[in-house]
Amino acid sequence: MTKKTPEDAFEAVRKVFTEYLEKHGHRKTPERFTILKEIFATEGHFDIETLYIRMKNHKYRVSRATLYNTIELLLDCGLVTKHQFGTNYAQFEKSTKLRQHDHFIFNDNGDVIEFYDPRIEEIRTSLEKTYSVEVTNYSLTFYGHPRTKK
Amino acid sequence: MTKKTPEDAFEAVRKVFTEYLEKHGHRKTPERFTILKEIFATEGHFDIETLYIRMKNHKYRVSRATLYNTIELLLDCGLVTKHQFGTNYAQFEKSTKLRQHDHFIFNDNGDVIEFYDPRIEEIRTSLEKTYSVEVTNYSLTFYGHPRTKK
DNA sequence: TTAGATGCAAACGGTTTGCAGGGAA
DNA sequence: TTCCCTGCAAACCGTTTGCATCTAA
Repeated sequence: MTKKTPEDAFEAVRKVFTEYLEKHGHRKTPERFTILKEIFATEGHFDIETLYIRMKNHKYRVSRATLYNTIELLLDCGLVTKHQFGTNYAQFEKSTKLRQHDHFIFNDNGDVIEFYDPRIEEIRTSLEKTYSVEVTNYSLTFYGHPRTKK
Repeated sequence: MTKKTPEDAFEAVRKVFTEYLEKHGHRKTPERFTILKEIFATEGHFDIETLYIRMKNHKYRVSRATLYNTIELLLDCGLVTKHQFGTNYAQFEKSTKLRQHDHFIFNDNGDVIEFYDPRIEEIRTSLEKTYSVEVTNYSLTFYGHPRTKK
């Protein structure tokens, strides 16, 4: 068994997007794949403006409208996750489905810690049972600061 | 022991706000108390625009600027809670501190179920221990739809 | 008396929309 | 060739800011 290279991983992602586009009758434009690539080369969270600047710096000709449009598609096919950390602009994150996690945000500078606690699944399950609903997604975010020394 | 009337309850709230204003050297203007009263007469969630319209309908002369300003104070003294349910406008809710709860949002119409699961406190505690942080507040929201029948 | 609050309207900034031109199918 | 997609810029809309006026202290 051979180890997967990052290139292999991105190929898998590209394939997911391609199949999604085909299934929904959307065109496979070069812009869409360029944006996908740029996002998957990004670690951590980003917002549209940051992505726009980064692509401009990389000499890509792209418009914000296309970024919003494409992000919408990527959200729909589950390759990207959207967060609204209490600000009035959205932040996004590539979602590899490999590592489900939630967030702790530092109040002062917006830094992010990612964590995972399986008990969230228990809460989800009992919620679904109690109210006869089906959860499609959720958001758990803690806010705070470093523990102060006594 | 006599039962508390809603009026008593609001008096307690008014007192919290009054003391907060005094402590921080803010003026006790009639506008601020009118807004407080209007908010505590509101069930469920609301946004600034809705509150503004409601107060206009009640023939109050108030500006959006003052609403934003006052909400900020109410958030600071813990009488109101802010939510950002994935939309780009904020929603608020009076917080009585009597019933801590989280939310389930119906994807199609934005309806809200409030629930409480104590396991969230366990998650919070282990997060604080693991990362040496102190949680000041958090947001847990599930999104979904009614369970489909088989 | 005076510094903080208010109402109004303009500014701000992230997101959405309209439209002419371009390119995937 | 068709019509979906793109880039650009204007519009949109929730929120913030500037300023003249008012008022709680």
